[in-house]
Amino acid sequence: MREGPDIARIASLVGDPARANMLSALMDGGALTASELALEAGVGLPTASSHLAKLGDGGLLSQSSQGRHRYFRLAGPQVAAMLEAIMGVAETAGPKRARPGPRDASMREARVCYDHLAGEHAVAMLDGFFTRGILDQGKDGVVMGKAGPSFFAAAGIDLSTLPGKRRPVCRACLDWSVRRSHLAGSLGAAILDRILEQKWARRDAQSRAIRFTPPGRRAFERTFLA
Amino acid sequence: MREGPDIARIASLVGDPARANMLSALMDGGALTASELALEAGVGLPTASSHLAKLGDGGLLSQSSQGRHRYFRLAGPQVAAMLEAIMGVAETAGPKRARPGPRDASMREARVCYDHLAGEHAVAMLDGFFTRGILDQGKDGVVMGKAGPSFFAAAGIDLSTLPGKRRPVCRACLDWSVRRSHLAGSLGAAILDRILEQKWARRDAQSRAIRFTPPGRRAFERTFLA
DNA sequence: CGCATGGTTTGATCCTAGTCGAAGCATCTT
DNA sequence: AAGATGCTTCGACTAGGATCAAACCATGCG
Repeated sequence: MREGPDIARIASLVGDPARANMLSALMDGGALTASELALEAGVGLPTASSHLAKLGDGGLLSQSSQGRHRYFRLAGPQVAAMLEAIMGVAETAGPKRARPGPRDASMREARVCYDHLAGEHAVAMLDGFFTRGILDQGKDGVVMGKAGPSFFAAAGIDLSTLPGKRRPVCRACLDWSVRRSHLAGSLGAAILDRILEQKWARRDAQSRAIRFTPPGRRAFERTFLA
Repeated sequence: MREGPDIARIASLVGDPARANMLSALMDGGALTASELALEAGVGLPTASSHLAKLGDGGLLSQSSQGRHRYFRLAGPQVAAMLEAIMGVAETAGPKRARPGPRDASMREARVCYDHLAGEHAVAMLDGFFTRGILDQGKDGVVMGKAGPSFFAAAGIDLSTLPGKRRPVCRACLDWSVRRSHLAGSLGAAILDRILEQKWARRDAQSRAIRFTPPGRRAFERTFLA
């Protein structure tokens, strides 16, 4: 008999297919209503409501009521990181899975992870930041490097607005498709915002995939990849 | 209805208390027999056998038969990393938990994570490695730095024996208690080996905690922490 | 107001999955 | 061989939990 964190309790929350679908649907960091999540999970409204209550009690979801709508979102970046970690082993440890099709390929290339960019592009970007001294691996994880401030200013990102919230500015997040780190934290979120704001890419409505336009991809590479 | 990795399948494997206990017991990277795991999980032998079969099919455990014993261990470092991630949210998202007692305090300070050192000491060590140029954050994650070879030679670790296996030499692993990275990979494993071999510390028999002897702690700090 | 819409609660149903006793294999010991 | 030990399989029992229909609140709109 062991002690330690009650891992079974929260794993069993994720272990139900309906709840897992809901959580996956929220992995893009957005907020959805109970009925949307019911649809997403392929389950009736009462069932969904019950599931959502459990996820709320379990601390995986936060809820906010607006009028007669009730919005649910992931409780925080840690929850998203955990889900990515589970996806990682599901991908490799899972039984013979159909090889990732074209849709999955675009997910591998670029997708939203909670509120920041993930996938091959994001991993390459973080690598470049390190080698160019834009970010550094410091005492408290990832930290701003010497070349950082001027770089981000040139890229149109205002660093002064980032601190102040409770979340760290820089954070590393393990990528389940590439299995290397990409940049999370408020800086990661700001970069994704910038990409979308410039209309270099748009979010797929159905999945978490990010689709770059051809000129957008070039602009992204010119700006963020050396 | 979503696609993507079958997250519910593997989360539900972890979601059963008996299986969660077994997995926790294996988090130290060691191998245990079916009966030991049954005891650890507080469950009968037939039940344990059934659980172990499921964990094996699910790809979370690897098994090896030696004589009439059957040994089980975690399938790989990714599985351990996932479990640590789940522990992380269980720790924060969990409901009012009893504040960590003395035993948990020693776990936070130093413990085994699969096959390498985790906890505050390990996080401080990796930080020091980065600032002293012993390791660097390179294109492919953590990589040997300029000062590395001479440093590890002085510390009694033979780098030439490390590569060759399928696992990376250096890897970052997110620490659930401190929520910052520590060093995994074969180099991380070699450092832990060295610490135990020098008898600077011993492993707690019951938990994953690592207990330094007073002179051992000084030697560790002198050797690995600046 | 009255009605529609979004969400929760209740109650009943059903089924999966965890549990163990007993019997069955396999392997080691004597 | 005969016995002991470690583990798995089989069979039966049970409990927990997922599900939905129907009734019940709450909010917004005309």
